[in-house]
Amino acid sequence: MSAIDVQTLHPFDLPPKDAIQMQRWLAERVVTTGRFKKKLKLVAGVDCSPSPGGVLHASIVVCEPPDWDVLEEVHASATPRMPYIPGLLSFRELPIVLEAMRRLKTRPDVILVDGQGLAHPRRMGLATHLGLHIDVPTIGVGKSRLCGTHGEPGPESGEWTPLMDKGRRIGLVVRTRDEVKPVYVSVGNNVGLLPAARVVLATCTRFRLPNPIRHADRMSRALARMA
DNA sequence: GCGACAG
DNA sequence: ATCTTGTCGC
Repeated sequence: MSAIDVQTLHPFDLPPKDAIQMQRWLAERVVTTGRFKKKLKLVAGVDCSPSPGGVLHASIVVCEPPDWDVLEEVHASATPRMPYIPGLLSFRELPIVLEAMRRLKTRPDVILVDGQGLAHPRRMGLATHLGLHIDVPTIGVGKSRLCGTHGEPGPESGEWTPLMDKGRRIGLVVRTRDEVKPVYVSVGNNVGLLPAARVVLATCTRFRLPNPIRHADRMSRALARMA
């Protein structure tokens, strides 16, 4: 199943019951393996922010080492066709994220998404759904838990504990800096879980969240404030 | 039936 | 996502 096939054949504005069935169908197409043989050159971050009027603003930034500062940024804004429903976030945000993706000139090695990947009740978080539409590996980085259970990871940067759901390991709860609240890392598409966690840790140079996501968050928030 | 619930 | 006060630490 190619990325092109997936994007040609489904709409995003579906009744919840149909959206859930679509997720089950999509989940069978996910690839949960892959790693980076060469040193990473470009890592992108994605985030969306709502403006008071209800318009959603998506920002994608491409960052480069060693400090993971911004090399390129693109944006897209639109009124979402779906409300926010826990578990159906991607149907609301993905159309706008994909519009921003089309404006990207550079080609990142991997994309970090603000939200879950496989750490989702049907294994179809925003990062995974996005990953099925593009040829770039995606990783989910959630600031809070959607589903699954876990213990408390050790207090230091780099320590982690598995996120379990229905007997399966769906992600890792990762401490990205000393003494900060951990983040929820999960596979989006076309990458393994441990390589994913390594990318997240490598791009957290100073703060809890990876630089690409922090920059995307800052940019989308700024757009939302101006509108 | 009840609670939980990414952004 | 946003709203909101105080508190702690650099």
